[in-house]
Amino acid sequence: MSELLKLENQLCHRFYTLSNAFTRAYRPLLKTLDITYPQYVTLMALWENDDITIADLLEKTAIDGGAMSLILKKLQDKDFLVITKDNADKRVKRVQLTETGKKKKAIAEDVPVQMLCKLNGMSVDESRTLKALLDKLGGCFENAH
Amino acid sequence: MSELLKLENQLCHRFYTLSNAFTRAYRPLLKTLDITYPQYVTLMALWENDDITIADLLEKTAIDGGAMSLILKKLQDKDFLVITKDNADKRVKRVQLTETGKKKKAIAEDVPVQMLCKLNGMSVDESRTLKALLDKLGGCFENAH
DNA sequence: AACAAATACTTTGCATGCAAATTAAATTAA
DNA sequence: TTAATTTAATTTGCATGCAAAGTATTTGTT
Repeated sequence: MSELLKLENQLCHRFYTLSNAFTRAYRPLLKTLDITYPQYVTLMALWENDDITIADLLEKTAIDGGAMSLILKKLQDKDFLVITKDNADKRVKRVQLTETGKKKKAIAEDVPVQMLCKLNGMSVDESRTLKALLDKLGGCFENAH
Repeated sequence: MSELLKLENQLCHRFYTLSNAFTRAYRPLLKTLDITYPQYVTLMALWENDDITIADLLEKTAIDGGAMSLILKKLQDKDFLVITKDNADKRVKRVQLTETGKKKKAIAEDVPVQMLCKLNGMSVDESRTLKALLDKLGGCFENAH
């Protein structure tokens, strides 16, 4: 039996499983805000830096461009943000939070708190070590997009 | 600025990014076999334990049931496996590799080897530590499905 | 200035992930 | 045994992820 093909030895499958688990775990927490996980990621990026271009948003969130188009439309429909054309360069669009979108941040503050509760099995130290290893692993995939 | 809502502080976003990166990295490696990443996961499970029920496959792969139905149909169309009804319990279906499906394992052996090459930035030790932390994190989400 | 190449986005087609509804069959309960 | 419940899968509707094609604009070249 080739050990290399065993599912339990795959790093990738752990990421597959955990990424899906996170998305599922966030769903009930985001229900109050009526948004999905990728929409939440988009908003987090905007709460950090408002009025940025879609390209900036793609860079920061690592969300697919095609998907981002739809995500922004939905967030605009929900009155979280508005999309405006840049006059200097008409190819560019800028994304800006609405007053409603800005206010929602206060509600969202509670989301990471609740998520941390779910992860109370992990110590702060383990969490820090994990993040460092994940970032290192991420480095292996640079330029690969 | 609430640190808790910063994107770079999110564990979840690292998993989101890395899980997608893995899927993208596998794509060219799986092109020879003409399968997607979830299809590869399904086959890995079968190469380990052939002739198992769909429920077993769902348990082992953590793939969504609805998605699995389609994945198995596609793998059957590609002649990797066949789906048969269990006579003892007519609700149950069993999945069995075809001779072709069994032979493909030899080709697949090369996939994890190539993936490890891409991840050469990680030492064996770091990889082991990472897996342990990932498994511990996975424990936080048990029963959450 | 006119044309080619690069940019910033959007659209399209296909493959999931997920919750919820549905179907068929086996179990359990009354 | 008949009815209610549980179980195994499939189907459905919606939201991405991704590659590739298409648009509109700009920039670079000659």
